[in-house]
Amino acid sequence: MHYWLMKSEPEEMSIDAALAEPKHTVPWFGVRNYQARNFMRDAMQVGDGVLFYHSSCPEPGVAGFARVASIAYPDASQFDPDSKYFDPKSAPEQPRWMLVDVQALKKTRLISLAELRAQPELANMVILKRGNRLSITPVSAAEWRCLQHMSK
DNA sequence: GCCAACGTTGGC
DNA sequence: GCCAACGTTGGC
Repeated sequence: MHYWLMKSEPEEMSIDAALAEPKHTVPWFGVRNYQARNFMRDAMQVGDGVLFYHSSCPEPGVAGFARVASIAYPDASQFDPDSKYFDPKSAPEQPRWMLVDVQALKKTRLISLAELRAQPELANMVILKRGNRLSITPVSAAEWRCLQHMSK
């Protein structure tokens, strides 16, 4: 059992939009960074906890809780020429980009970046590290518990 | 729109 | 394999 923080631009996929989907589940398409892909492909397991993070928006921060709902499988958007995530260098017989399904569980109050930074227990959170841009980052069990408390 | 930080590309 | 140039991310 692992925990993760996954960034999404709410204009593209918000916690509300995910909760509106059948089974509250969405394929986490569009990841085009090898490190983030490797987390999904190699480390994620069904049932892992996910902090649903809204980025590149007026109020960046943790917006809800979710869980990993599938093992990794090929991201279809890499083969779609009309998608902005199209990757002409990826071959169907050897897909370069993988994704997992994410099931939204609960919308929380918005826990802002500033609030995260103000928590001493979260000082080592990967997302708060200087210059971090990874869209998927591991979260420790202690950090996860801290967020659970903060969400109330 | 700015800019720091980091990833990727491609010539050599 | 090096590394400069370029592109992207994402908070502000």
